[in-house]
Amino acid sequence: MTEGAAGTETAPAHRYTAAVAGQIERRWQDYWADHGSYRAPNPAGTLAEEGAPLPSDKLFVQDMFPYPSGTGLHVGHPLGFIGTDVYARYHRMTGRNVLHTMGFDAFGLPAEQYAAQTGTHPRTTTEANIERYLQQIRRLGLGHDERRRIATTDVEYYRWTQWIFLQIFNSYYDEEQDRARPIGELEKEYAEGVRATPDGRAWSELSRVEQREIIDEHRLVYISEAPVNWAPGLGTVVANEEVTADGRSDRGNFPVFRKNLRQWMMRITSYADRLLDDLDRLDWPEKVKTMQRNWIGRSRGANVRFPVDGKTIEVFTTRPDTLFGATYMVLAPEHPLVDELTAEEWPASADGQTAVDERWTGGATTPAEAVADYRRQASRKSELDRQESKEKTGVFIGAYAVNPVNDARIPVFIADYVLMGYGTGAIMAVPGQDQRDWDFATKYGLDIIRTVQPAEGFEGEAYTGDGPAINSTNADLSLDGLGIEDAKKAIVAWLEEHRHGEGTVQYKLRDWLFARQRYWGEPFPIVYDENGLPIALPEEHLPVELPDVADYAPTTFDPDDADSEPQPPLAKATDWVEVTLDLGDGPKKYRRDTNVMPQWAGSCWYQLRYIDPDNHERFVDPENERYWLGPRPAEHGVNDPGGLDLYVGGVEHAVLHLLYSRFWHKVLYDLGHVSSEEPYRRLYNQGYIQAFAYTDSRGFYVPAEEVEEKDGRFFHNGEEVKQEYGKMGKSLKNVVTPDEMSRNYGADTFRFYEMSMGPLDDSRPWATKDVVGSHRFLQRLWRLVVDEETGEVRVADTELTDDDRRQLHRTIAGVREDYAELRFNTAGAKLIELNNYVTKVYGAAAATPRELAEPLVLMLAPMCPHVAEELWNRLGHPDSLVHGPFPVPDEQYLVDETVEYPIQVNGKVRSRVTVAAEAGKDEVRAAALADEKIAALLDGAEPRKVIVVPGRLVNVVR
RNA sequence: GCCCCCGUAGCCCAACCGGCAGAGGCAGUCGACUUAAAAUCGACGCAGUGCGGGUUCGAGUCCCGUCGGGGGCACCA
Repeated sequence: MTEGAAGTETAPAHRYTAAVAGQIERRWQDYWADHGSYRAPNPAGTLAEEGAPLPSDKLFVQDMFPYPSGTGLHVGHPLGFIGTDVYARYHRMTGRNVLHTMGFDAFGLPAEQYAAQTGTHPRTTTEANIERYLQQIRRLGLGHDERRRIATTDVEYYRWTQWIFLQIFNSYYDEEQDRARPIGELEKEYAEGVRATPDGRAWSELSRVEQREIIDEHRLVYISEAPVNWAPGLGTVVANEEVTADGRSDRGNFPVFRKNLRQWMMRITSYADRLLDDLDRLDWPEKVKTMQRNWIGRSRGANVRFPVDGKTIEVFTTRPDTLFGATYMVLAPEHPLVDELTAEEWPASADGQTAVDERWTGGATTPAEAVADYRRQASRKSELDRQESKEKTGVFIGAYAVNPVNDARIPVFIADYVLMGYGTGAIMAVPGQDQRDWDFATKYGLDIIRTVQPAEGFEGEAYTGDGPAINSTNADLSLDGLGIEDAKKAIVAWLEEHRHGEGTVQYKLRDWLFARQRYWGEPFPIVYDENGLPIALPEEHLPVELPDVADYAPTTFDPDDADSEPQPPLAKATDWVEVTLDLGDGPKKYRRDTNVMPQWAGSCWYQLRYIDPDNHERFVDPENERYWLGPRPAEHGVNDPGGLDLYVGGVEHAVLHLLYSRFWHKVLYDLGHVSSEEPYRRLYNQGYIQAFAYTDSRGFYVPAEEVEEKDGRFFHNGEEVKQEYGKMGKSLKNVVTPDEMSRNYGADTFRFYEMSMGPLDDSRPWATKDVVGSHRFLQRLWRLVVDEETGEVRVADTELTDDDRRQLHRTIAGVREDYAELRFNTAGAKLIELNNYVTKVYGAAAATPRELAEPLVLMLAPMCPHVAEELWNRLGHPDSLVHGPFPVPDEQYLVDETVEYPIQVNGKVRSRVTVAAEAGKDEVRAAALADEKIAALLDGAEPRKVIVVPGRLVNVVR
C-alpha cells in the first residue's frame, strides 16, 4: 500500500519517465562504450582476441551505407538500423559472434556543391556531417563495433578502393574459363603465340605501343570513345543506370544527351551471365531479383545477315523461327550503314512496274532527302515524345535486302522504333508475329505473312503465342509443323550451316561508365605517358590523394547545351596533374587522370573493409574474409555463394549499387582475393516511414504537428487544410526527428515503437500520438520490477503457477521465432501480452516472481537494450546482458493438457467441447456429437460427414 | 500498355500448411484514484476481411474477374 497522496502532485519519484529513461540510456551507452561490448573478434589480425576461443557460429549483419547528409535524420531513417540492431542483439544474446557496424558513403555531390558555394573544403563539411550523424544514431543505442567504422573518404579507405580498381584494370575476362584472370597471363599467351594478334604478326614484331593497345582492349577497365550520357547541367557524364526513363539525370533531374566521349568503362557485361544466373543462389526479395534480371535483360536468339547490294545488314532476333515472315527490314536512323545503303533515286516498286509507294518516301524526291528529313525529325523528338507517341514512322531508303531463306527482295526502312543501342541497331520485321512490325506494316502497306498458325479463335493482329510453323519452307528446309522451340533450333542450324547467321545471346546490360568529372570522389590511380596511353600506378604509389583545388565545381553548362564538353575540376590542379614519377624506367613526366570514380565505387566493397578496417597490408585478410563471408554449405546448402548473413536497405538500390557491388565481388573472387562469390547472401528491403502533410487554401504547407483532426477533416488554426501523404521533409513541414522522440519518451520507447508499427518491410505512416502506447508498456514493465515510490526492486523468488509457466514459455518460444524471422512487431506484441498477464496476476501483489521478471527483461533487451540492462542490473546481475543469456522455452509447458474444440455445423460454430490433448480423432468426434447443442441441431439425424482437425476444430456436416 | 506487391475495426496492424476473424498499440466509451484536471490503473471490440463469382465440409488465406493503392518496366527486336 502506498501512503496518503499528500504532496504527490508529480509522478512518483521512481517512475519510468522520459527523464529517467534518458539518464539510464546515457549511462548504459557509456558503459557499452567503455567495455567495448559490441566488439566482434576476428580470427586474425589486429581485431583478433588472444586466448579467447572464436565461436564458429557467426553473424554478419549490415545496413546499407548511409550518406551523411547535413540535414540530419528524421524518424524514417533509422528504421532499418534499429531492425538490424534488434536482429544482431538477439543473435548476440544467443551466443553468436555478431559483426554489426556502420560507416559512411561520404563522397558525393552535396558536400562538393556546398564547397563550390562557400569555399569550405568538402572534407570539412563531410567530417562535420559524419559527427552530427553519429551523435544522432548513438543516441539510439545501436550496438555497433565502433572500431570498424569507416568512411569512403578516408584516405586509408580509398587507397584500397584504388587498389581494387587496379586489380580490375589489370585483369581480362577469359571467356573459355569464364572468369577474370590477371592481364599478365594474357600478355604471356600473346608472347608465346598461344593467342594470335589481330593482324597475325608475331607479338615481338609489334611496337610496345601496339602491344599495349592490344592488351588495353581486353582489360576489365578500359577507355572507350563511345556514346555516353552527358549532363551539361551537372557538368559530368553519368551511367546508364543513372538516367531516368524520360532521359534525365537521376540526380538533379537535368537533361542527358548521348554524346561520343573518351571515357572509362568497366566491363560488367562480361559478368552478365553470372550476375543473372547467380541470382538463383541468393536469398533476396523476388522483386529485386526481377529488377536485376530485367536490367541485365538477357535474350537468346540469332544474328542473321541479309545481303544488300554487296553489303550486309546484320540483325538480332529472338524469333529466328519467323524468318520466312520477314517482309521488310528496319535500321535505326543513326545506323552507320544507312548512308552507304541509301539509293541515289527511288527505285521502281518491288514488282518493277509502278513507282515506289508514296507513303514510303515521306514526300521527298530522293531517298537521301527522305533520310535527311526523317533523321532531322527524329532527332528533334525528345525521349519523352518518343514514348508518348507510339505511332510508327519511318522512310524507305531506296534499297532492297535479300531474305536468305527464300531470296525474297524486301525493302529497307529507317524508323525510330528501332534503337541503335540494342542488338545490332537493325531488325528484320515480321509483322505476322510482332505487333510493332504489324503496326508499321499496315501503315505503310507492307506484306504480312503469318509463319505461326494462330490459336483457334485468335482475333488479334500479330500473333505472339505458340503454335505450329506455317509458310516456312524452302528448297532444303521446312519448319512447317514445328513448334516455336523446335523451329528455332532447326533454323539456327540451317543458318549456321549456310553461314547466314548464328545463334547468339543479347543483353540490355551495357558496360559501366565509370568516370565522373567532379572533385569529391576517388582519383584514378592512372597516369598517361608521352604516347597518351594509360598506365596503372604500381601499388606502392597508392594512395593517390585528392589535391586541393581552388575551385571544387566542374564547369556546368546550360542544361540544354548538348554541344558542351566536360571540364573536370581536377584538370585545373596543374601542379598535381603534371607529375614526374619513376615507374621503373627512370623519372619521367606523366599526366594524371583528372576524372574521379562514381559514388558507387566506395560502396562496392565496404562489407570487406568492415571485416578488417585497419589492415594496412591488405584490403582484407583472407582468413577474416573466409570467417565472416565465406560460403557455409553446411548451413546454407551446397550452392551457398557466401556473403553477408543479412543486408538491410531500401529497394531503391535494387539495380545500381547491388549490381555494381556483385560485379566487383565476383572479380575479386575470380582473382582469388575473396572466398565468397557474392557479397550479400541475404537481402531484406525495409519499408519507408512516411507522413502526412497539410496544405492551406493557398497551397502552402502548414506545420503538421499543429493540425487537428475533427470528423475526418483537418484544421490548422481553425482553417480547414488538405491532407497529403508522402515523404517526410523540411519543405513539407512534417519532419519528426529521432532526437525529439528520445527527448520526449526515451530511445527505448522510440525503438520499440518503430519496431511495433508493423512488419519491417512495410511502408506506413508515422503517428507520433501512438508512441505513448510503447512508452506505457515500458512503464508497466518497469513497475513490475521497480517500486515506483521507493525505487526498491519488487521481485521475489516465489513459485510460479502452471498457468504462469505456460504463459511464459509460450511467449519465449514465440518471441524467439519472431526475432529470428525479423517479425519484431509480433515479438513486441507477445511481450506486451505477457507483461499484461503478469501485471494482472502480480501487479497488485507484494512482489513479482523473479522467474517471470527475468525472462521478460531478457526478451525485451534486443528491442529496448538500455532499460533491459538497467533492470537486469537491478535484479542483481553485475554483468551486462549483451551476450545473453536469452531464455529457452521448456517444451513441457508448450503443450496444453486439454484442448477446447469449436464444433461447427455446416461451417458455423455452434458449440465447444473440451477434451484431453492426447484424445484421438474418434474420441473428439464422439465428444462433439455427444454435445447437447449439437445433438439438438442434428435432431437425431445421422450427420453426413464429420471432419475432425486434430488440435483445431470439428465440423459436422448434416 | 505489360509485370509484381498490397487492400482485415475510426487508425496502425495480428491471424502458421485453408480450420473459432483478433495478438498488440492508438483513438473512443465506462469505471477507479483526484477538490478538479493531467498522468496512471482497470474494464469494454463496434469489422466479417475492397467488390462479384468459383473450388471446398470449411476461404482473410486457393482460383477467375473487377475496383482502389503502391512499385517496376516501357518501341529491347
